Amino acid sequence: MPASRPRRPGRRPVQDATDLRAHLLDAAVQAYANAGVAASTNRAIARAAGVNPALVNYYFGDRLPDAVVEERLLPVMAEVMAGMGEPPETPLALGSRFVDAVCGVIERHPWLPALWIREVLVDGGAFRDAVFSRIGALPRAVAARLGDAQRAGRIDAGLDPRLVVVSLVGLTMFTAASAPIWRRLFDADDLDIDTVRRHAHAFLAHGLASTETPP
Amino acid sequence: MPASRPRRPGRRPVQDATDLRAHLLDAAVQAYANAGVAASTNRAIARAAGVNPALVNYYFGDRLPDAVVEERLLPVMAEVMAGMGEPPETPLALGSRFVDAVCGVIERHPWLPALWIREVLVDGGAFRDAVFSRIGALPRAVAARLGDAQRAGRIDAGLDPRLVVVSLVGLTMFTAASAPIWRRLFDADDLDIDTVRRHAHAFLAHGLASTETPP
Amino acid sequence: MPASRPRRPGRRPVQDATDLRAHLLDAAVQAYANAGVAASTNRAIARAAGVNPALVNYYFGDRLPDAVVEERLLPVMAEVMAGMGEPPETPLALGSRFVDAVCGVIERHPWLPALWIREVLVDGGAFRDAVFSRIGALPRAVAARLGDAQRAGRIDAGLDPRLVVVSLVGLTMFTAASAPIWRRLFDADDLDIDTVRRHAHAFLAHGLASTETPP
Amino acid sequence: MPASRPRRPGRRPVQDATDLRAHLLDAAVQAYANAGVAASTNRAIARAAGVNPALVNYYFGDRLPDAVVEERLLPVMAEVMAGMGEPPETPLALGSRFVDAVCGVIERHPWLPALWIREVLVDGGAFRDAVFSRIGALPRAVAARLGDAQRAGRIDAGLDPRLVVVSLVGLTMFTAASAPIWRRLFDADDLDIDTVRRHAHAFLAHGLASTETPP
DNA sequence: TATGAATGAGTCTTCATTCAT
DNA sequence: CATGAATGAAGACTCATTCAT
Repeated sequence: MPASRPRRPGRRPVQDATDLRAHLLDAAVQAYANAGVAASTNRAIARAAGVNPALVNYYFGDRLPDAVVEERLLPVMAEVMAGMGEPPETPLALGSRFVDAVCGVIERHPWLPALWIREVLVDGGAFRDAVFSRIGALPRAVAARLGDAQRAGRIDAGLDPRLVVVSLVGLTMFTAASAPIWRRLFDADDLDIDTVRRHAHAFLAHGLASTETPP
Repeated sequence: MPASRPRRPGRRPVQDATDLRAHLLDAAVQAYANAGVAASTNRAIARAAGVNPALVNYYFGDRLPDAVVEERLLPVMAEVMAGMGEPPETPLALGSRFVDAVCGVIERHPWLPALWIREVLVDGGAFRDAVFSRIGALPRAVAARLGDAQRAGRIDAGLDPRLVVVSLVGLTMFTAASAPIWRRLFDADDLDIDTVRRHAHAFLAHGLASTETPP
Repeated sequence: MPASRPRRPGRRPVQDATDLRAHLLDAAVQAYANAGVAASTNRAIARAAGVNPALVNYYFGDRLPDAVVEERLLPVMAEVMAGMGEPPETPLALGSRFVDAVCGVIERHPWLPALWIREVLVDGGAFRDAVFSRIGALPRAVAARLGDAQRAGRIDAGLDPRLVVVSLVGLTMFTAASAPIWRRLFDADDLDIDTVRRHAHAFLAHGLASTETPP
Repeated sequence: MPASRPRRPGRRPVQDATDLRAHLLDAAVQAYANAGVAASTNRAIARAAGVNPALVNYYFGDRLPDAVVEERLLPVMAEVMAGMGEPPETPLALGSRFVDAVCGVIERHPWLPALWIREVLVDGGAFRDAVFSRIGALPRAVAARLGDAQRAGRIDAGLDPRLVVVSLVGLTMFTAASAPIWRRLFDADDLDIDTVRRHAHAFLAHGLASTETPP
């Protein structure tokens, strides 16, 4: 259905045309991390990026979430994989390595934990399906290795090797994702990623086991 | 009356007028847990409950999330508090008690973990502010007690007493909330709440420490 | 995605609630006949009907064209069928009966011709598929009967029985649909449906054959 | 440059800059004939032509329909005029000549009938006003001549000379424009322009008059 | 000449909300 | 108490159009 008559839109020069796409993705990632995918309208993202809402459509159509997954989330998870390097032998070393890899990535990409927990791990997350098939390898490998260790009697029989992986994610991603509310609850500004890492290492090493030397 | 539009799918008879409010809250809780608060419209909740959208407005206006917090979430968290009973002495026993209390509640209210993680703990959750001021006591008490234990040298110095609380939530709530995706990833139907509890106990007891007896 | 805050829409009482659906269909039929389906926005139809654009969606969703076909177009075509009654024997009488039936319906439903020509008969029309399967019987029956007559040597061998049907539609529907421009072209206010009927009868009877009596 | 959006399907090389305008007009004519003017966006036309949407604007602005009328429709109608030659004397010969002229043009420009019927003749057509003042001569002349013949008693008194013109258009343009649906309805691939012409001649000669020789 | 980038406007759709019943 | 009717607001999407290149 044809429209009316003369308008004059044209172009408001934005800093650098080549960066605009990345700029929009940044805004989207930020919005998704702050409020969740479902609560983030293209409009709000455009406003945050300082552009016209139609531009978001122009660049991404209805594929903005997919683009965020492909171009932001997965590359960052690849960093985690890379950070694992040659996986160490002992379960504790393996877990510690995982903690270091994840915490390092979180430090570089502070938006990651909230996005990962809400949109990937928790049931109903928007990125579930898109991500699922792409990063099964790492957790499966870690779980398998831990299973071997357990069968060899090297970790407690009560542990579930698969849930060890989950616990590792809990000690890092989940802790980082929920850090703001704990900071507020404990009135503690010092709950940064280094604290998280340190705590995770200690937790992996002993759990809550008593450190008192038995008589 | 619009005849050609899709009618709603045959109203489920709601037993009793007094139950209607509870029925709506049930539907809301379910929807919030499944898809998140932001993605759950009152309309969809009404449809799921088999009632007119106007009715949701009539009962709750725009305060449905608040009502869910007050009448569903907080009572359930009170169960957790009750489940803690008289807190035990040793850190390990304290943690284990927490695990049991939370897992028991999860068993009775399977919608809890997803809701709690997404809408309370993760940054940007819809229930954050409403819940924050009502729930501080327990974690603060546990953290304080663990702090004492640490100062007494009874748990590892590398642990952060506050993050121990977070880790406990991670071992229970977060694990349960993300269980579906792990079930899918590990192709494991057996990852139920009992597995979670058992694993958590073992993890608290030893972490990933080696169980090999030194020669 | 939730909205802002307090509005106050409610209801502007429209003449009679039961009539509203019919009122909207009337407006839609009129708009479709005037400007074509593709050029008729729900907005424009709502404006013409004096209601909110959202109401059109409330009643019809994206099925407004279908509703117009089912509830306006097809019933009217049923009138044509009824008007055919027991089909007469001779081709000329059959054609004349068709002309009368169609002209009678056009007289009662002046919007019909434009709609029928543009949206049903001309290639690319919006109602093509919806209508096609529903009214094949009449033209096929008429064509068959004319074919019989032709094989019996009762109409000219040069005629195409199928195109006779088309010609009948041309003499009635098409003529009525294009009447406005001919009225303007010939500056003739008298080109009404009666003129069309009379002319069609005469044309069927003799074509453009000379009426001069051969010596 | 938006990479994740669907790119247009590989630009067809346009032989020569001077041809581009004609190429665009071709695409426009085709789209207008296929779907109607109102349903044909400049964007879709550009896509079909394999060029950038801005180019259509560059060449035609919002005057593309006007250009189609001026540069395609009117020249083709001029061919019809030319095809009429020196108009014959008798009404039947005049009508037959018109049929031949129009059918010849249709054969060379298959897009013509749909466009002419929908956008010129049927009420609300997009080309109405643009064409109206440019095409009056021929029909008026034919009608006048037929009026003379009628006053001289050489055609049936029941005919309307003006509507004879309309009937001629109906026997040719309208029949051709609606041919696809009749082909489908009668499952007849043989309904081509020659069939139309032959039928029209026969219809002009006798109408549906009986060919049986009275005893 | 021709294009990609960018925008304002318009359409459709859905939603929360209100009113009369 | 509960519902259907009706609306304004907002979101997604598409379009015509303009500007710089």
